Amino acid sequence: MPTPDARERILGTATRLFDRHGVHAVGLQRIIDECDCGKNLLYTHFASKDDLVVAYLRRCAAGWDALVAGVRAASPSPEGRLVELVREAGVRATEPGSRGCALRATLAEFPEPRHPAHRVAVEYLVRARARLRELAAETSAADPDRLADRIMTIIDGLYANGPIFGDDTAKAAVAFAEDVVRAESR
Amino acid sequence: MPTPDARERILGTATRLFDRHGVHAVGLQRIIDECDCGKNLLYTHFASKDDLVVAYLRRCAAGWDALVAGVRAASPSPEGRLVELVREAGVRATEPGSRGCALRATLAEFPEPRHPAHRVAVEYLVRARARLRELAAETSAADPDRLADRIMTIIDGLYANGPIFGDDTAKAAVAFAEDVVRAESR
DNA sequence: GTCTATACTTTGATAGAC
DNA sequence: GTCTATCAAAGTATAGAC
Repeated sequence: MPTPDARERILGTATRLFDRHGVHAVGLQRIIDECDCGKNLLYTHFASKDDLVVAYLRRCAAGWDALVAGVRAASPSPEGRLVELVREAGVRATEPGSRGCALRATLAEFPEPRHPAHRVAVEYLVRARARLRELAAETSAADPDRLADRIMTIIDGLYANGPIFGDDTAKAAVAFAEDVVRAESR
Repeated sequence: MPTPDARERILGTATRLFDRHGVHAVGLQRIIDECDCGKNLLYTHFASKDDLVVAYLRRCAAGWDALVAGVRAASPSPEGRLVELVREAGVRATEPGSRGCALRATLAEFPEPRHPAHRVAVEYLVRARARLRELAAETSAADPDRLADRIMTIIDGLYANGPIFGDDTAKAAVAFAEDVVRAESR
């Protein structure tokens, strides 16, 4: 019976490499090399590369959920939480070597709608929007869904442009989010 | 000397396939098959697949420039042009089988900064922002660059979410753009 | 008995030769 | 325009280390 520890180590290495270089650019051999594990071990934990990619996407989605939960715990004001989320997204989007949102990047790498990686990425993006709408429902906004969708648009734009245009994009996105929250709150 | 007609035919076929399935998923053989051209012909016009991808990106960028020029000619109001651009982006983003913005999708497929496809995509995205800022400079906005960047954010969010959430996203983006233009114009 | 290391097979890609 | 070289990838099997 294989140790669950190894699974985490493999998935951690895969996550790091996929995040930096993309899924297609990283072969299983490279993961095996950098992980110091045998090929058999990887294939006992993940039946195929697709399986590994799906696990990677689940981990990314869990990271987003954890971020939302953290913001919810740390920030008392419902309106402030939305802005804080944009700020946190900005930090991630402008890190050196960032490729933006991992879910969206993987979606672009697997355009076929029936591919497991594509389906899982879409599934988690739908869930991310639902999470945002939950947050927005706690504000005093007249149309919380609209507020949530606009914040999501800002985050997506940030993930798209942050890696290209840098820190200014992140600051501008936070200001944009503040203006939107203000406008929608009355 | 190769006929320029053939080059267009090859590039047209490549554009169609790359747009639908992504660059990595389309082999040169498939382009050759659907184009009814020999392998030699393709290699006389494009030295490598990378060359073909770069030409594809240039064509996408030219399409965007043409769209901006068309909106400029058709719509007299500088403010209205920005909204119209969002509307046109929405049409493209929600077409069946759309993968969003081709430049961004290709960027995700080629994450290495030194890769020609990556460099060209970034180059054209920088230019796209500059074009938007030119349009915004003609409005009465207090801070035209800020208005332009916010419209770009909305367009990017639309390209990201339109393929997933469909028509409603496009309508919401237009309304969002109208609100932003109104807010920035005073 | 679980893990490492490696050799092998198959497949599909770019690229070039004829 | 077909045919071939080369290479890298996924996946499988096998041999051996602790």
